[in-house]
Amino acid sequence: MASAPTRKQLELAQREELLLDVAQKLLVQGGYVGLTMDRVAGASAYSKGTIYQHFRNKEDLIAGLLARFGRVRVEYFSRAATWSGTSRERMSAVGAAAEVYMTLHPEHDQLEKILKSASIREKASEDRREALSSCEMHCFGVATGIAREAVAAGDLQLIEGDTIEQIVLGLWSLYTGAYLIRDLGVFDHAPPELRDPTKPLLRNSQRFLDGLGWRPFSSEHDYMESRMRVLTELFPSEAAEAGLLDA
Amino acid sequence: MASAPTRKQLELAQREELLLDVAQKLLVQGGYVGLTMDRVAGASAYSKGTIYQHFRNKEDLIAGLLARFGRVRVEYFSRAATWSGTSRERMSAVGAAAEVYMTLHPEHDQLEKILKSASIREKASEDRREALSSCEMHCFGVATGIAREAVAAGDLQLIEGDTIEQIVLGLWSLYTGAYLIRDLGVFDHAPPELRDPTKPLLRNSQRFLDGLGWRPFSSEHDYMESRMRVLTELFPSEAAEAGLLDA
DNA sequence: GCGACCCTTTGACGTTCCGTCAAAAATCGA
DNA sequence: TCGATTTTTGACGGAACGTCAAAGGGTCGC
Repeated sequence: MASAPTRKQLELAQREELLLDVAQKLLVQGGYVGLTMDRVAGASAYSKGTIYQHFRNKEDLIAGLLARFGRVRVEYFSRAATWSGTSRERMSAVGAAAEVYMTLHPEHDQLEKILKSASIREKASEDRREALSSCEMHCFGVATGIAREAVAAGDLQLIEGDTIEQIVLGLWSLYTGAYLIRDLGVFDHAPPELRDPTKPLLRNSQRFLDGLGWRPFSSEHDYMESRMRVLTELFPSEAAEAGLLDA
Repeated sequence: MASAPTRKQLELAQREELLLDVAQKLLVQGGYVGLTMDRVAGASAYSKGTIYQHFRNKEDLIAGLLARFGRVRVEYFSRAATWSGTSRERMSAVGAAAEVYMTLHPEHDQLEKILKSASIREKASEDRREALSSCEMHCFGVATGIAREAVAAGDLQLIEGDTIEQIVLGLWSLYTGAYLIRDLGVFDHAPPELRDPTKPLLRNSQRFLDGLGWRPFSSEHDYMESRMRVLTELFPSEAAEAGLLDA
């Protein structure tokens, strides 16, 4: 079954990509409101009925979009994991990957929120939920792997009661929260330091790692410089496109 | 104008509260999908037209709900600010307030995400956007005030390049992110340590404050115990209702 | 007590969008 | 070439948002 993908199946997969392309464009243009099944049908060469053969419903379509984004993120994180250096530098590389990803694909967060608010997880197909979850866990796994290495290498001594997962969850929260605030525009009318909550993200995550006692401390190593090297060497085109190399 | 609220105006305000009550109940029962204008009309004693005299559209109604929740949070944060102790204990009190609030009113985050995904900020009325923003800024102000005190008292020495706002933003992200993850149910099928990302929240925020060099360090003071005292003394009924006193 | 005027409330209606399904078209096999 | 099977289509039902002309209720002068 899985061994020989028929020409038929290839065509189907190709069409699904095309439909996702159209949906993504509509989403970028008009947000959630601008993304309607009729419009996807109109903007593609297919009719609504055909679209419903690929996606069980609108939520499933959105889950499909999100899954595709998720695969991109997995690729970024995997690339970051190849970075060599101290464990803390490697973790910072993952942070840089997250930064690139979130800057380049702000739709990810947008979609994730839509997914939740429209209680999509219940309506999307099982396969797609699985795919979503798997991407998420893979990315999380990259980070926990590095943290585990750090403990093994003695760079990081867990304080009584702390766990690897808890620590990674902290970093995850830090990043997720910052980008959530950015997307919600909570502080859009606030003083300029607050306007972009992602700017202090690197500094804050370094403070957090310092607090955990993860060596070498930020006073002993210039992680800002590490970040730049990761961006230019691992994500040259992506970082440039995201405008992360200027500042 | 603002001096003498007419009987008429009082009635209107009262009715608006009632409509919000109905809307909130519908939201809790059936999520965003379950909240429709027709249903609000049906479940209240008023017709749709009347509801549209209070709320410009559905987004405005949701913004109204969120604003009401926001006022509750302001009250919690203000109460937390009355706590006396070291600056870091006072900040932890705010953290406890956030914890109580988020546990007791998970709808807040849900609504905030809906607000964004449905691009509500553009459709809601100016007044209500103002109200929302003002609540948010007030809460943020409480936290920055305490951080400023800490610097003034010498408990916290800002590392070159760090700012008060950046630090508070870090804490804010940490909390927001954790509750976002909880609400999205990202790790629902993951190992149990990840299931509830809010459990390690206190530990993680303490590590972050340690990293900033905010004294007294978590190795010098039991902030877990501080938290319990804040919960039992400042938020006795709320914390009990939220089930935060058991664990 | 009564009628004229104004403000509020109502729910039917137009529109939009989701998801379905019978009919039409295309593909395949003999 | 022709009939069977699969795929595609878009018209349709249902549900929700937001509007608006008409009904309702209250106030004030006479």
